[in-house]
Amino acid sequence: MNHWLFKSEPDSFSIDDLAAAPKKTAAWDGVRNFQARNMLRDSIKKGDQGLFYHSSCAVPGVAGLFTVTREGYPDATALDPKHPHYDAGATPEEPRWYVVDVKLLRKFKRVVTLDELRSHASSKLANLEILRRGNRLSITPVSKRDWDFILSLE
DNA sequence: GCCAACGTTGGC
DNA sequence: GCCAACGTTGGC
Repeated sequence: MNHWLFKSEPDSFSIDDLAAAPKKTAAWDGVRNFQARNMLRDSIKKGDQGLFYHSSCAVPGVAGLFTVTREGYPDATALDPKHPHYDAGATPEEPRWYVVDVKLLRKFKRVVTLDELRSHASSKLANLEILRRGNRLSITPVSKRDWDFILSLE
């Protein structure tokens, strides 16, 4: 089983939105970056677990955990001309963009903030991608060691 | 709202 | 294939 970190702006989709979804499960749609797309399509497997990270908000940080319940399949929002994430370059034959389904495992009792993560950037979390300067990738792998450490911070 | 960082696009 | 222009991300 592998571990990941998924970023979302809580104004668009927060951990509470996932908690309120049917079966606490939702498709992680709207990813429009090829590197992240490749991970959704090829690398992320059923049973993998992820950190749900809130970005571009008052308190950026990890808000909880999810598990992957369905592996990569085409992102329907890219094929819907009325959808804000529509991409004219995507077709049913060549869908271009992919999603996985995620199910909420647990919302943290409190957000483990970016500040806290960063305070360990030169020691325990030296390899955590999200702490790398200028990192903008919305989906990144997390090592088991970093995963365990971040959970211990809650 | 600002701005650094970085991905994508398009002209050549 | 290069690279400048442009758009987006995301923290502050």
